[in-house]
Amino acid sequence: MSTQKYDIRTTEKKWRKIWEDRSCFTVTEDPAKPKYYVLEMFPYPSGRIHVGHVRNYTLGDVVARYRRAKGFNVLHPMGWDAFGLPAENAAIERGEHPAKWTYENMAAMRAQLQSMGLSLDWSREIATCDPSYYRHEQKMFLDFLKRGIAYRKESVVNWDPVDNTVLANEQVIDGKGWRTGAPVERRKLSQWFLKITDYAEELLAELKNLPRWPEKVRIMQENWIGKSQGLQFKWAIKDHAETIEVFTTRPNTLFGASFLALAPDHPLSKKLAENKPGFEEFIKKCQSVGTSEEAIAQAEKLGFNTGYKATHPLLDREVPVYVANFILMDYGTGAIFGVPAHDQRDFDFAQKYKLPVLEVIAPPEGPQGTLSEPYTGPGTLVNSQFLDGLDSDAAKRAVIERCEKNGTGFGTTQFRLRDWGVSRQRYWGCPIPVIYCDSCGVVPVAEKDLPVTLPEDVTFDKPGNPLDRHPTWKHTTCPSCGAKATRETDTFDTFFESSWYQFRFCDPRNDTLPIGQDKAAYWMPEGRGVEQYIGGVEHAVLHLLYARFFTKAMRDCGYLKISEPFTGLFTQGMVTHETYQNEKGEWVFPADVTIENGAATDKNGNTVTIGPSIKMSKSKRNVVDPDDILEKYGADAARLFILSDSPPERDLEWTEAGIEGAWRYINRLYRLIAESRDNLPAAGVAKPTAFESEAATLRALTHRAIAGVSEDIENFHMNKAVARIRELSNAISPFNPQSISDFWTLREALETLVKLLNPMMPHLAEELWQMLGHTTLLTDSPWPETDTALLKAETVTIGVQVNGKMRATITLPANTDAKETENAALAEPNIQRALEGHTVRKVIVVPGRIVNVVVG
RNA sequence: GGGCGCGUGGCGGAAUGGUAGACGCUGCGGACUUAAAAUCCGUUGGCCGCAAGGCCGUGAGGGUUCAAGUCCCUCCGUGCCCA
Repeated sequence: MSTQKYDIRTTEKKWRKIWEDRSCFTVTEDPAKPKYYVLEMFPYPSGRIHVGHVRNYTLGDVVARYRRAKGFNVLHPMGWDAFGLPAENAAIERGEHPAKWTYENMAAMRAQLQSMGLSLDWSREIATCDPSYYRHEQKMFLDFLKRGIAYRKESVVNWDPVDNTVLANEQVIDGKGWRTGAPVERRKLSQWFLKITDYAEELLAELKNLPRWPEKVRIMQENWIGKSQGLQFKWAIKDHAETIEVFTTRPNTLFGASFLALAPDHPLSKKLAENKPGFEEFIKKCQSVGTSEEAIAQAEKLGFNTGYKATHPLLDREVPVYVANFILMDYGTGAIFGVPAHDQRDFDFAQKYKLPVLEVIAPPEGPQGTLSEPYTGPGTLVNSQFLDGLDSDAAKRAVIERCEKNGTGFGTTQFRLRDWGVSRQRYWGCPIPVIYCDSCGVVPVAEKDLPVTLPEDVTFDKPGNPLDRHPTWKHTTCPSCGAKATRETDTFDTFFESSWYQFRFCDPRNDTLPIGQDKAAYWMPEGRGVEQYIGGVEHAVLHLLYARFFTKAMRDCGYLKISEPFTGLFTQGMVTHETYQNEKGEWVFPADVTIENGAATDKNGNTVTIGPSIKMSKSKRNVVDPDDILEKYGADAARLFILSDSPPERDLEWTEAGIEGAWRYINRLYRLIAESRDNLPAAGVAKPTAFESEAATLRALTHRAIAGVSEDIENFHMNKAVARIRELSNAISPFNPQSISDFWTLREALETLVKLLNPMMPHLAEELWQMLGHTTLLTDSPWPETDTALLKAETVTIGVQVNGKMRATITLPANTDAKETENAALAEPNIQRALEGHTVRKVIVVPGRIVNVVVG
């Protein structure tokens, strides 16, 4: 009998080598098998994987290995989201070239990922910073240009004056650049945009076709797209020839209007206010605020009175025209009418500039007269002439109808979604393939000249874009007239690369196309994209919306037949850890903390206070290094712990005790197999015809485990799957085989256990499989079949209640009918006693479930 | 402020409206050991009881139901997203 200890390091390494040598996870199109595409969000090559990655890739690997065992042809690839700012920061800080830094990081992280034992097809590895990757997106961009999906326009952007770059709205936090902390400025810049707004309707409508997406992600996208019905209508300006085009989603509040407000960069703003004193100063002030809705909402509401008055045929009075900092040129028409009584911003504005607050919507409890705060809910119209008495919705329709009749406006649809600005003033990104010619204007780079590659000889000693100040790179000739011309020196937003990588994995070495038609037909047939995409919820809006849009744009350019890239989506929770602070208030790494009897000390023996478990972050130092974990406990223990405690969609609290527990269980499993394998019948011996009762019980449990674990994995209830596996092993341990059929039963249970373990702990499972006498790889073995006849229990124990209170349990044959169940329940001694002195009014019997005796 | 979600033992968490607390962590008791570690066995929601058993218990309050952690309403706390 073998009692040697499980040698994690040697064993895990051994099996990884065998899988690699036999190319177990290399996959090609196989029409004979159904395809299954499992994809985890690819990492940015920062240099080290973190526990969040470990969780993400473990979840994906469970799905991939499970589906593989179930007979699917599984595509499970990995690559690198390799362009981005950190590489340039490293270049600035350490003088290392972004490419060198990135490729070194990729090598380090590849080794880390490989030590996790993931069933990845590494032959399909891609790096988005490689010209063989980004050449295709340059070509696609040219296609987008032709189709009008890409265009250039001047727009106001968030400008980070320290990084010298444009920031996306989400990169602006509290009006400051997310990295530099510098106050963001508004600047006007010529930028490249993708017309995602052309797809707004489709992006919204197709959310309904994504039932395997989390509801909350669909809602977030719906809110982000922000479809609203409204009225666009003209206001006349008194003593001025032009009209002001105004959009509103609440035309019903028209009679509450007390001012008109224009965006600072509205063309009319300048015309109406240009020579007025203080206007220039006001515009400057506006530019010091970012462009996000949040920044604008938080900023103080500022207005500039143009002195003009505006009128509308339906309104019997004039209202002043302001220029206001909270109006966006990009949304609607860049002009609004303000209704202080029913909108918070308008109310704040009116308070500040002493404008009237006119109530036009009465809440259910009736008109308020004077308002101390705006009422934004629905209600009944008052003080509104022909609208009086109508409800909010009816009034909306009535105003739109009137304006359409008198020719001043029309009902229209607006989206909150804005076009996607893709220009970044950065070196480490994909060059935008266009050329500027003095005589021809903007000219696309000729397709034969693609890819436009980045120059390697760049310096980062000065702020700004190295491409822009490179001595030769940007100088070229115009493809159209041959004259001297300059290249675009902006590069793409890195969301560009991650918007189509899911397709590239299907055909990663194709030189002529992003994805060949044949590969697309197999891996991405119409209506079936990535079966299971897994990643953090932080990408719920941007990445996932861009990828959906890109898919549709690629479809329209003839690259694909598919409309939605991700058929199934799962968003995992964060990984948290306790926080530790020393007496000076400095954060201490968990690795440097020792906890004994609830008291924590650092490595110098100083007392440390234990704080709440929060998301792991470098700044709080509450991080654990996956390398340390893998080295100490092995990949399987890390994987098991990650899967066992918390449901995957919730936050996972990383604890030393948890990983220790996982490690102990692995050793227990190893011992269980090592100690019970000696007298087993050979693998594959025919099933006996009869079983003793204890064996029958174990068999029932074994087959319930197969059914349960399968169902749990398919529903992402990995923690429940682990619990079921533990139940099975807990039942095997005390089983004491006596007969040949008992030993057969034991083998069946052990083999099933090992097969169920496989997706979660593949190294251990493979080792145990071999110990059970197999010479084939478990990795190539099919998932066990459930004998459904064994799922039905022979007896059931059900509860018996009296007036809804549990009083006893009775055990009966499984198919006992209602009458017999009732008789047995009423005969039970505890029930008899509980019924003493009471009259039975009614007996509720749900056979196999419950009996409830109702007494008076 | 709006939208979505969550609230169950000391802790992570189970529970098609039908035996609340599966599975695990921790704790406690025991075995093995010269001792410790490891391992194994038992126990572990609270209160009362020698026991049989009883009472209480899923954030708070109300409701629907024979039956509510689960469904409905109000409130409190908390998290995420949008503002």
